[in-house]
Amino acid sequence: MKNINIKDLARELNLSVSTISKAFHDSHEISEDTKNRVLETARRLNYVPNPYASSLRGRRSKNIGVVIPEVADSFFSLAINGIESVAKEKGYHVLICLTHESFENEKNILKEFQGGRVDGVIMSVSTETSESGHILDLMANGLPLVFFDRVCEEIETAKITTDDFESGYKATEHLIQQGCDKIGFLGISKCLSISNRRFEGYQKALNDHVVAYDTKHTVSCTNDAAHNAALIKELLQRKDHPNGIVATVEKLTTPVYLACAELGLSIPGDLKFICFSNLETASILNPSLSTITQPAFEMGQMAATLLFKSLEKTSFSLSMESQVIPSSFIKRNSTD
Amino acid sequence: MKNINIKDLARELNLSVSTISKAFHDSHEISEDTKNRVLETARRLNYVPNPYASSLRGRRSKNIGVVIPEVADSFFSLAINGIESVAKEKGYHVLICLTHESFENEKNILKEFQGGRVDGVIMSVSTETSESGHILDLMANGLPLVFFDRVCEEIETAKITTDDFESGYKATEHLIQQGCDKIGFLGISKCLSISNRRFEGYQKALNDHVVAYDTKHTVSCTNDAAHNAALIKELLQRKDHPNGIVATVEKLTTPVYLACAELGLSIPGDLKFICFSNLETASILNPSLSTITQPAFEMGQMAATLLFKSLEKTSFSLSMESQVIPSSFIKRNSTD
DNA sequence: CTGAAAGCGCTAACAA
DNA sequence: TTGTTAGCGCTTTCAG
Repeated sequence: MKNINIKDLARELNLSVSTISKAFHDSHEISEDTKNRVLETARRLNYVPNPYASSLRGRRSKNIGVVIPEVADSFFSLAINGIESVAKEKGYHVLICLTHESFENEKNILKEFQGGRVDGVIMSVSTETSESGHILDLMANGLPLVFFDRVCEEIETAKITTDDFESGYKATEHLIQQGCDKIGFLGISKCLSISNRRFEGYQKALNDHVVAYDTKHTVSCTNDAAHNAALIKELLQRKDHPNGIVATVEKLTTPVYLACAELGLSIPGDLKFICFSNLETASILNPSLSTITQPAFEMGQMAATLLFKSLEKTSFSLSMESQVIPSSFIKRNSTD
Repeated sequence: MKNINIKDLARELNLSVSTISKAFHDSHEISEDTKNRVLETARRLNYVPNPYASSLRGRRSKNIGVVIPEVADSFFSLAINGIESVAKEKGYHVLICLTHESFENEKNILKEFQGGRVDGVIMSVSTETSESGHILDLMANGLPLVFFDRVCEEIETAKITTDDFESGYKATEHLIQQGCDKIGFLGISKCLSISNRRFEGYQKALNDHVVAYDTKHTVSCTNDAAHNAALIKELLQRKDHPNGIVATVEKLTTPVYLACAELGLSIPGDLKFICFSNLETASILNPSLSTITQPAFEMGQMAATLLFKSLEKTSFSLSMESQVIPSSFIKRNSTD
């Protein structure tokens, strides 16, 4: 019932606690024989060291914090898997904290982290995040931080992103090549780097190909699904609705498909649609969905790898390590 | 840079550490005036209490562990949101640990938890989990545990499940009513309660409606996606392949659709398909997918609520609190 | 090779 | 109302 601690173990073995501790850390100061006895008895008594006591003493929590907007999202859940795969190898735990796209939540989480709960942070900012004081505070406290996907551009640290501008460009160009001349853009939040870069790529493509840009075809979506659905429906209901759409995030897929169904618009007949997405079901949608797909797992891995490098040697400067990884464009039937 | 601690704060304010501590916990022993001064200075100096020191001293980590097979799954990610929503309210953190369906991982995670990292555990067992010694060890250590969805039936504690038998029955009966007479079943792991209950429902429905049961139409899927795809393809390639399929988990959807596409089978023409699934995209698949959908968010909420009840008063007996919540059957085009 | 003891940051019983 | 102090379980000098 009561948790057995290092002292109990020491008493049981007639050894001192320091010997136990060293044996557990495989110190060279301890004889093989004693090590074995310790390990054996530990197993028998079911002794597990208290991680908080170690943290307190050693000033390392062996935890990294992962701050993301949402977990019910293919991109983020795959990224978590990537992060976790390297954390596990390093003997670290991953504390996943969800902002649910709220700046308030994000601030509170980072604040809490400054108490020493984690040794480093990997994060993707919320849609509401337009200033970065809370992040600077965290870093000023000595906590290394790596951004992935949704970064704060003005902060000097490692950023793992994809080629958002190019992908936005490519997606738009593809629609143009497929014959669209009224192309809409579904963004999320004007503060968000990824949304803005993708938008710039979109605009550049329109410009390069001399396709008209219509402000009314740009929709800024929010965190409110019902609201987004209404906005999308409204856009597609207009007399001169777009005949092509680029959407910046996975969660906009279903509302677009449903709005089309409701309004009797056919994809790709009346509307060609391409979405930034890691949905596994993209290929079996009706119609199958053309996507820009990010290497989510790998991004998580890279972010974690960098974070651990900086954890391992403080001389390592994260600010020199940003990486831009290409996304892949996958043509399917929604843009035929 | 250096983290400021309670002692620094005390020195700054010319107060004792205990006064600070009490002020922070809004103790009635401290004057309003002092409280304000403390809080004010804490904010100014950016003081955040070290949670590990509190844990160590107070023997409560204020963390709960969530052990699940996978996070890249709609059901589990929604459940996490449910759990998190109540944990947050209680001032607790959620430590999400992934087994990736490995028994070995599951054992290691639970073992680690016994060091005091968490105050309680919410879990859904892996497909490989056929014995429960590791779970009993955990509970013997005084840690309350609540199962959700994938339970160990032999363990006496709260279990939040859905009506798996009835859902399996209903899904199968629906296929029969739609004219299927050769119905296949895609399970996962023979050790898993949910898979087995759903299978029993399936068998009972076949029996009640005098439809033949063919062992060769039951496939036991694994954690290896490529292998599953091969098994499914093989099943559908047979001369007397099933004309209806019940699948027990979300991740089997894509392989079934792709196998049909590859083999030139039409859904629902040649094969009617229904799946246990929380996929948001179910309604926009080609064809839209009939599902048994579990109340994932609510299940997470309930599991967490029960866990906190037992954390709040030890007299509370989890073993009396199991709940079976109905899933919903949603008819769509894949079983027309 | 092993042990004694200080102390990580905090809480809470007890004193003042 | 505020202060003193003894630990929580562990690591880590430093001594033996």
